[in-house]
Amino acid sequence: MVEISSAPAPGRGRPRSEQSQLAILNATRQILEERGFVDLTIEEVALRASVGKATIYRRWPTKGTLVFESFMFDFLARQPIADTGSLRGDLLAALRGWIRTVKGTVTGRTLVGLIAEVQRDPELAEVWRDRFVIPVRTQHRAIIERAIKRGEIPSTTDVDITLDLLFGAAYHRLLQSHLTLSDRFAQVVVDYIIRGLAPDEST
Amino acid sequence: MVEISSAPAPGRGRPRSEQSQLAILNATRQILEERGFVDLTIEEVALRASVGKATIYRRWPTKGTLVFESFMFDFLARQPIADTGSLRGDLLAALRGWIRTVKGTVTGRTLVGLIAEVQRDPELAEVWRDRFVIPVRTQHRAIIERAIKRGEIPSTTDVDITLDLLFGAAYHRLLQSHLTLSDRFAQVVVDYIIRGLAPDEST
Amino acid sequence: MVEISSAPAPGRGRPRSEQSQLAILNATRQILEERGFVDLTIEEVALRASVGKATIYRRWPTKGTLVFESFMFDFLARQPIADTGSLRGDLLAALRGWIRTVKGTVTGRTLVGLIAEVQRDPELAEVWRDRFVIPVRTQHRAIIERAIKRGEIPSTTDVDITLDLLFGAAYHRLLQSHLTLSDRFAQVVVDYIIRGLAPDEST
Amino acid sequence: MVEISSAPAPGRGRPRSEQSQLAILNATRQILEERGFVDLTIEEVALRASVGKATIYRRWPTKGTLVFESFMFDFLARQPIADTGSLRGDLLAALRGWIRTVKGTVTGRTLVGLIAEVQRDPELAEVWRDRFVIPVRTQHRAIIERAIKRGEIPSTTDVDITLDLLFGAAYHRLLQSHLTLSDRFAQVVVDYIIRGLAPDEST
DNA sequence: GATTAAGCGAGACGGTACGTCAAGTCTTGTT
DNA sequence: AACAAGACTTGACGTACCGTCTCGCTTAATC
Repeated sequence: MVEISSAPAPGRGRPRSEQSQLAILNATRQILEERGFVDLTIEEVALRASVGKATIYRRWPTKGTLVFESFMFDFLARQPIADTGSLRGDLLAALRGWIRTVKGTVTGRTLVGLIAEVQRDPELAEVWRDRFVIPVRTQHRAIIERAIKRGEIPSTTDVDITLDLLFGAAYHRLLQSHLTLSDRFAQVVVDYIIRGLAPDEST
Repeated sequence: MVEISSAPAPGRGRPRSEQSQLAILNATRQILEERGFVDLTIEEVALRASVGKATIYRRWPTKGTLVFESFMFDFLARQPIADTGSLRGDLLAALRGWIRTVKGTVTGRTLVGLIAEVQRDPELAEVWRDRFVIPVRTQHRAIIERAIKRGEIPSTTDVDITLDLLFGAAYHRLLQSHLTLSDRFAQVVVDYIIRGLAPDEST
Repeated sequence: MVEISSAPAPGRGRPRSEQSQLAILNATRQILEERGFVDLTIEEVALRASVGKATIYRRWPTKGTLVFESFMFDFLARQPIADTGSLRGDLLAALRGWIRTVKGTVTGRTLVGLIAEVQRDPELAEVWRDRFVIPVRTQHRAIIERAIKRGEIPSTTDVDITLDLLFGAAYHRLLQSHLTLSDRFAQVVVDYIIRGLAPDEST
Repeated sequence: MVEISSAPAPGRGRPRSEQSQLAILNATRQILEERGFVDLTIEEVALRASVGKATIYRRWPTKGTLVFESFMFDFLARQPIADTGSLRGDLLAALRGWIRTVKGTVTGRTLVGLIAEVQRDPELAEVWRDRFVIPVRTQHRAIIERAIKRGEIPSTTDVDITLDLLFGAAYHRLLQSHLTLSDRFAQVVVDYIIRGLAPDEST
């Protein structure tokens, strides 16, 4: 569980109710499912969770951070780290896993909503980078680095751009929805990357 | 100029004031510059343009469509179509042109705001696809198709995925802002694509 | 028909359309029936009458004057002047006629609406006094004066106060609707007035 | 003070601010004085009282009910109950008191505005009857009933019609403003009533 | 027969206020 | 202290009509 809630008081006074915490997150998940990110209001979360609005604000400064926490749990649970032994296998597994998590799911719709929100709220953007982009990227980076270690690809490979190509294309289709995230898409993209990776293979 | 304003009646009644139209778009551009998409309100546009709110709503159903129209003018004006003779040259010109248009500019910030808005407003999403994504993509598609005609790349090339890789990576950096849109980025990406494009180079 | 419409031009130019005039008054009457004075808007009258708003404003400066004209026709048509030969008979006829015109009728509801409007619009108030209050009062005054001529009541009778008592009580019940305008009410009021009128009967 | 504000919750939640309540009523009174009922807007009351519009709407559903509460305080404060010992004295005191309260005063203009509003808003009409018409009438009814007890007038007297005559005439002049509410008017009206009351004087 | 002037239906115009909604904060009494 | 409840101020929303103003088009009376 990714913790965003601002640090609770040290010891004095009544401790924060874990029951409220759960009620809030459950209500959030429920509303996300029924209405989506845009139409979720703190007011309704409070109502459904039978919780005062202040109790929510005490933990999460904005709707974005609240939803982010709810999202992270679901997202991470669905992103198994595969080690297939080959770069192609690992990349394909990663991309396919991402597509499975995202395509036609509440998690996917929430991801889209969060990315939109991140553009509107600089504070959320920071959380987003620190707790989502960087950690997930670190995982994916490991795939490439393993391939370098295995000698599959040159050590001069630009890891960042490789990942931007792989997931950039995927996020592009998710956000512009001009074309679907088919499995063929995943395969062709990965093949493209693999080929593009080896500039001096024949040399 | 891309026209979104809901179609006015053919000849009957008082015609829509072109002066108001311009005043509204100018006010919009001004506020976008000063405050950005998120903090732009229809109310202020109306105030600055010395126009009734209804006059705005009569033409554009939402803030999104209004900003879109203002954005399109600026964006298209900055996207010159280059024909350098080589695929590499054309792709690089296109990507560099996009980066120049977008990096550190009001147009870029507005683009980000619009992409966010598109995720929240399904009606805007439609306009967005029909008037932005598809037209721009058609232009870029021409680059690839020229290369095919020239015999530079195989005719079996998947044009869509090629473009998704190229611009997907770029939009990814724009929206996640985890890394900058440097010129080196443009070069490496294009090289990647070029290499990836030619599966049967040796054949 | 009471004419309020501001005087039309003498001869030059296209004459005002009598058809439009009628269409407007009909639409007005219809809406008064369906929705009542408060919810009648010039906009809807124009729409229903298939007439430009300006065509209405050219004739009647306000909603009040328009409705007033429509009202007057109906009201006057239902106020027959009775001459029964006795003061009691005449007063009773007048009061009963008024109650019949007003109780549970569109005309009555419109009268109420107009009296309300008169309190809000000083210009309408003037029209109201000149074209409704004074003419109607003149008619009623004649009843009293006939009785004086017949020697039924002293010539020192305060006609105004007599009428204010008679109709004041009636309007009071109409506007406060605390009690109904029954026929018994009419009889008792008239009897009261008749008795009150003769201070020096025995002298 | 007549309370109209929709009933607040018993003890839970933050209690309604008495300070806001007073600020709203003061602003209302001020605007009534400066501009009158018609030109009073909730928007301006909110502005002057430094209060959100919602805070007003939470207490009073309409402009009518708000003004009503402000009016009642002033009106009741100026309606002293006199007991002069004679019916004539009591009626004259009541009528003169009413005229004094109403003639040329803000309270009078507000009363007129409210009566007009009552004709336009059925919900206000209910409040009006329950909190103004009936209570005031009950007071006046007491005058007549005292006279009956004293044996001054027969016990068969129709109290309602008596009051409708007395105040009906007065409201009539107030609303039609065809004639002034002079003191002579008050005297003649009362005399009329007194005479009319005693049908069997000679018996 | 051409010109002129006003009226016509339609509907856009700049305004104003509406009543609502949700934001994030604050104030109760209670735990 | 944190809690549920709910009031607080703020600010924008999108709507509805107001009364005025163009449009292009009749429809007479005047030249």
